[in-house]
Amino acid sequence: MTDRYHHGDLRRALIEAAVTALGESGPGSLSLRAVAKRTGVSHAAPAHHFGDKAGLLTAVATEGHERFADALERAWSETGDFVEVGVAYVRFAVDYRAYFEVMFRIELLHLDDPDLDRARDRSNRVLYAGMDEEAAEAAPRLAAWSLVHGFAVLLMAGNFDEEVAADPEAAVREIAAQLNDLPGADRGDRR
Amino acid sequence: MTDRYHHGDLRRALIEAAVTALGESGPGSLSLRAVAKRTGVSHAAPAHHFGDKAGLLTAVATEGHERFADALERAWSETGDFVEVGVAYVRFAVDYRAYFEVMFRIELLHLDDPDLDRARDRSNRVLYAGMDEEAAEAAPRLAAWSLVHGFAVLLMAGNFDEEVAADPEAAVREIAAQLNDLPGADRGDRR
DNA sequence: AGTCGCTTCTTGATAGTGTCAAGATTTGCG
DNA sequence: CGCAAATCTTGACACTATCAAGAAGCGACT
Repeated sequence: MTDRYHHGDLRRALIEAAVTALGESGPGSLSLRAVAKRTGVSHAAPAHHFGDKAGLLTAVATEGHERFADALERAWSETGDFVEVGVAYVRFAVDYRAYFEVMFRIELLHLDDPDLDRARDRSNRVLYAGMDEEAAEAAPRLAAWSLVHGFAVLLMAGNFDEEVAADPEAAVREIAAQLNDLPGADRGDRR
Repeated sequence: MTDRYHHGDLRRALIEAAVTALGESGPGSLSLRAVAKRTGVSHAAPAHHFGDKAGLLTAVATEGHERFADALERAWSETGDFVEVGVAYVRFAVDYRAYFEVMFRIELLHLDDPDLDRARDRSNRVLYAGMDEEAAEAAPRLAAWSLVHGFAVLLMAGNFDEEVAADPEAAVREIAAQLNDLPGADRGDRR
């Protein structure tokens, strides 16, 4: 299964190798050749499946958005609390750092890829699942998204002190409480 | 002045060339050799002043944080409104994109550089200038910073619709209004 | 004046990168 | 069985960062 000429599911294997490599060193120093070697194929094998480096990262980002949407969806359906969706947002960034680092680095991706487009759309929709569609105008959505995304990004870039970094989820709940018209869960029952 | 062996102030010139190059193509595709050629020196000249690529980017990030702190400081002293500091935050990200893109990409920088450290410290302090030191616990600070940083990052990554992207400053003011205990300016006079 | 030391910059080489073209191998289908 | 298409390899090219060694200018001290 491993040393045949045809790999079987090389595409899958390359994506997984890329993800583990990303987890070790980040997207900046990811090398197609290293991913190929890790998978046991020649240096040009990835090009056939993904076209170029951005193509591989696009595939990773697509898979990332799918997992991301799953995680957010799960959080919402399990708790019904919009804040917990935000917590899941940050938890994903921490637990699936390799994916998260790629998903929002658009200069590394093929934005015209239809699969990526679909996946991004879904995770976008899922994020807002808990909000009353008509009532909430744009501002609360933007605020909530910005808040949680900014927190995740700053956290991963090491901008917070140890206390916050030690228990990010608790910190998210605290800062989420700073939003006055918390969208989603029926207003008024909060606090 | 230009074609002497000793350039005069090559360090300055290289930083400026790097900034304009960053503005054209982003930090991922920045090449030391291209910066050198742009400045009219040999391909290895930058190494002498900055050690390596990360050294050059560190210098750019340092200068960026200084300009950043200046901008935030100016906004605070001119308006006395904490929201306007947030607006200045986003405006800086848009107007000085080249700097901003580098400042928070720690994997590209030498975090042990003392100059960078000082500059980061200052822009950090200035950001919180408008907050009552003792009264405000950590949460409002984190919330405000996360909110505005997340907005800036998502904006630059093209995650917002045209309406928001067309007038980001107005959007920042809207989402800032979603924070309930807006820190800084004496409470109560807001709205 | 002269020469020594130091900073500044250049030249050359090395190892690594992404991408492209051409060929080899395997599979599936008629 | 045989052929076409998909899959992967090999080889090459241009480009990159980084390092070592040398050249060029500057300043200071005798």
